[in-house]
This record gives sequence, structure tokens and C-alpha cells, in this order.
Amino acid sequence: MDNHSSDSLYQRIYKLVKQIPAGQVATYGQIAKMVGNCGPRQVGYAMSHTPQAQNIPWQRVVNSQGRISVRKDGAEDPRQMKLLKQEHIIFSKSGKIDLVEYGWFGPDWEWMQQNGYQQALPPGVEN
DNA sequence: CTGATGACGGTGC
DNA sequence: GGCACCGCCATCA
Repeated sequence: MDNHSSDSLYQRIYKLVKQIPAGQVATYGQIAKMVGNCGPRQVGYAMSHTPQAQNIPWQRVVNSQGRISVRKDGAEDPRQMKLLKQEHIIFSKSGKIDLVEYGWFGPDWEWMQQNGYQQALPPGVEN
């Protein structure tokens, strides 16, 4: 344990994203804070490079508005919403996920501490 | 080394 | 609610 210092930033991001349970979502900014305040863009970059072999639930990371972020070509990946709906996540008419209802605020906080992550709540969620 | 890029976020209008 | 900027920072050419 505690080998996070030998993990690359992306490996730390992947390890964390794998902790998000089905039916819940985290934001890029939230993940960024958890791994130690790296830029949210790095999280997005990491998600665009997810190794298939590691089976990372990349679909559970959305932007701060609770929306699926568009790719560089200006379009969403249609697989993302499909996968999230399969996990019983409901989208509003305008295509947004309610972060207060579905946002992940780290029920497994002990695990995060042991692995060197910091706490971070989804936008709009208070203690 | 330097500059460009990007699955972001916050602010301001 | 939407849109335009600007700051961000690891990677990459």
C-alpha cells in the first residue's frame, strides 16, 4: 500500500475513478482536487487515454454542470449517456445529471485517505 | 526548450 | 439560461 508516490498522475486518476460506484458520477474538478489539485483538464486528458485493459468506468466522470463533455470534435460520445442510463441515472430534459442526487461524495473516505487522496465534494453539495 | 493542445472550471456579461 | 474569456497544467510535437 501507499505506493501512490510511484504511480504516475494518470495511474492515480485511474485508480480513483475505478472507485466510483455504478449509478453515481464525479466531476473532473472533483477528481482533480482528490488527486492533489491537478488541473481538471488533466483529468479529461486522462479519460481520453483510458487503457481498455484496466476497465475504467470513464463514463462516470462528467463536467461541473452535470453534463457530458463534448470531445475535441464538438460532439459527445454517444456511448457515455447510454452507459449511464443503463446504470439507472436519469438525465433532465436539457441533458443534465442532478449532482446532488447522483454525485459521488466518497462514502469510502477511509480508502481514499489510506491511498493518499483528498476529500472533495461535487459542486452544489454542502456538508 | 518553446509553443500548442485539451472529455475543465470559474467569472462576467 | 447562454456565451465569451481567461487561467489552469501535464503532454506532446
